[in-house]
Amino acid sequence: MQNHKIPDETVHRLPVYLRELLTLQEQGIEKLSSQELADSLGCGCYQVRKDLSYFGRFGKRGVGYTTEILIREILNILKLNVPQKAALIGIGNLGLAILRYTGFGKYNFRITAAFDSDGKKIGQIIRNITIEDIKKIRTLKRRSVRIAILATPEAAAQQIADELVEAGVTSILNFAPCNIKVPKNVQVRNIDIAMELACLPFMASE
Amino acid sequence: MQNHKIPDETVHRLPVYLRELLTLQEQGIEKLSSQELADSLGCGCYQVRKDLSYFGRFGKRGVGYTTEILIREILNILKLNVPQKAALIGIGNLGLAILRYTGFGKYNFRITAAFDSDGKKIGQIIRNITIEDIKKIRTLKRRSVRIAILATPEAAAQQIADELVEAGVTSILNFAPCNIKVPKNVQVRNIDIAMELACLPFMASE
DNA sequence: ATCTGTGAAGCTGTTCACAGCT
DNA sequence: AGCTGTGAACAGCTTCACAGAT
Repeated sequence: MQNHKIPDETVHRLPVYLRELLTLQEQGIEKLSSQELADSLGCGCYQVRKDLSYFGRFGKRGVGYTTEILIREILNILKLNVPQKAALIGIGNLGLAILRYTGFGKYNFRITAAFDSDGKKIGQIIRNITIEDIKKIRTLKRRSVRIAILATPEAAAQQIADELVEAGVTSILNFAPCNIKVPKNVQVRNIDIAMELACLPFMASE
Repeated sequence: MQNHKIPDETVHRLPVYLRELLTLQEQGIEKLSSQELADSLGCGCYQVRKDLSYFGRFGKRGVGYTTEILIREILNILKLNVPQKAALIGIGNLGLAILRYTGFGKYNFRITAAFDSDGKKIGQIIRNITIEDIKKIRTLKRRSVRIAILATPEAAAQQIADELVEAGVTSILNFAPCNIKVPKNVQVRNIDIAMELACLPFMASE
């Protein structure tokens, strides 16, 4: 029930539990067992209990979990109990889609800064966010933005990543279709749609 | 060097190797060692060799790998040596970004069908693809499309997923912010940007 | 009786060390 | 000498079985 040596997989499943719990809560479910949550997710109830057990005891033996409490606890664990600010870099097709997406609020995330290098885009306001010149990335430090979503073309990605690190960013969600190199105290999560697609034909054939 | 019992992680790394190899090839690199590829990717050379060893012997001892051969072999393994067709469902912000993206061709992927339920979008042509009525999903069977990219809102996702399975789709890349249930012979890969973001604050704090 | 929390067993994936080619 | 390919050791994650709480 305590710190360090928490599987990475566990951390990645917590948001999925959270998403499902929020949905179940909307449906009026106030209490549930690990079995019920697991069924709803299509995973094992052992998995759910083990994952939660790394962080504390949130259920009652013989009874189960209270939806609301579990949601609050997972928000706490993930540090989503406090509002999280994120910067978005690269307002192309994908960047624009992300900027317009309204589903982050549930998780206490807000995109508070958006950057592009294209003069025609700079100054435009989208969802209350003014697109800024990419040269202003360094201002993220004093605006205490520690999370960045990188949605630039490949050619710009590494340089921007360096600038983000320089500006004090500690986590990068990288949508650029390439590897980026960062100091090892900086978290990077890569999402390249082509990479995901490329696995499918093999996987479908066992 | 042969079949079955190939780690899932290995399959997911192959496209990443491929992407890097294509980049290195563009830079004029015709031969490389597992060490060089690993350095370029920021992973271990053991990993690269072990992953490849599940599928065959593609290098020469004492020498290394030929970029071109390795690219071709990985394309073969992933079945990307033949053109792969994908359908896109949901032409919202994200769907539109995916439809406009031109980076899939490198991996022999082409989006050959796009669907939406919005009458204003149906009939529009984007990148040579005519957006069709979502009611026509069943035609995917005779058009032999086995891969679908699901980019609908949450509310529609499960029903569309059912229709896709019904239409013979065997792999779904799911961008809808929810779980979808499918028969277990159907592959699903979930990408929810909010889920990825939600891990970051915790991970940044170790 | 029921359901959680958890040590231990079992399994899967990674790292290593080195044999085998070139 | 240099680099691949791979069995074996190791590490990490998942599943299990059950003790403990209600």
